[in-house]
Amino acid sequence: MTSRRGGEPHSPRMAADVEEPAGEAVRLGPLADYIGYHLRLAQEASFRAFAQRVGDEDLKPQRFAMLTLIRENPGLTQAALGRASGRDKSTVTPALDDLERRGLITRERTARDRRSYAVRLTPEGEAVLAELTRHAAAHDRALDEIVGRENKAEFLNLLRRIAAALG
Amino acid sequence: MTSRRGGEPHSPRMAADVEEPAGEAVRLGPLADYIGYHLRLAQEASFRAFAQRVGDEDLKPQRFAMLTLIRENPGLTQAALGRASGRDKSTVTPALDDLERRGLITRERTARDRRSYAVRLTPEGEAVLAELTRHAAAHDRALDEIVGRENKAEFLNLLRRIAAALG
DNA sequence: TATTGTTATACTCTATAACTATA
DNA sequence: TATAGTTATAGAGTATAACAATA
Repeated sequence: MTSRRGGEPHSPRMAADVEEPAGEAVRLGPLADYIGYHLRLAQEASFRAFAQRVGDEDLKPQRFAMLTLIRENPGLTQAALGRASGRDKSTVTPALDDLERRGLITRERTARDRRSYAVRLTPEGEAVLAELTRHAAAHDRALDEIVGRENKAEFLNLLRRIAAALG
Repeated sequence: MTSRRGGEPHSPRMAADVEEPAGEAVRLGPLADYIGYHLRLAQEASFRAFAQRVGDEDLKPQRFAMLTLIRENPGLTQAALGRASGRDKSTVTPALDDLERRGLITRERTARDRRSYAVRLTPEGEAVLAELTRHAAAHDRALDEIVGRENKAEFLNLLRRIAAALG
């Protein structure tokens, strides 16, 4: 047990209720000006909004990205997919297992390197991705609205620069 | 079993090696212009760089943010901390268990609402957070460099707008 | 020797639901 | 009835290491 509580608190001392912070106004301190912190908040908000729009049922942004990478690069290997999405091959395997089980992708042995598989979308995968892409496009139009058309290009560039410089 | 592979592939067909995508140049398709996609890539890159800088040992960005919120709002309750960091109370509990086990925070019953705890940093918590803040500041200076001083204010504002509009 | 993919395993983060105790 | 906090539990996502097949 690392912490025991529930019946009796670990510390019997009572706090004076003097320094209780006001209602919901929480101070952020240095966090308020950190790019990294706001990057996380924005990403989380975007993630949740995407999930909500798609219906939350199944396909998360990462799966959507994988499907898109497969459609755009038909026949790519799992290793290449892992590198492109920044995931280890052992992470790619169960993700593709899931997509294959749903009938959205196929894996075929390649003739020229028999260690690897060529990954492709099935017709159903194409259809599901097309529908998903409509949701994603709507989601990103909402983001465009928030950011402002005139700011989008530079905003995207800064995000790309961060990923490139720290990746 | 949802997928059986390893010895023999599920499909005996061989792919022609014609459409194999070139080397490492993977096409992104519509992803290339999605704000949501690049938000995720930038956030992941920032996260990894932060972890690397701190030493990867222990404190992740989310823990760092919690410690900072506690320092900036001494005596706040776990529920308030959860709301401020966008996490359920059942997520806050084990996180604070961990921080308490490490001697970085204390939980004291409040006098005016005996259901809740007032959370505060210990002197060691203050010291650890101070050190962590140095790393975080260095990390964010690196981000500032990437983004450019002249762009930072607007960049931060756009991130804040996204979090506010979609949160 | 190195790489592709799978498996076993483990760890972290997250939430929902049920519970106790307070309010 | 509602809220603060804990616990049990479950699910998703991730990685490391070891392995078989192939290069």
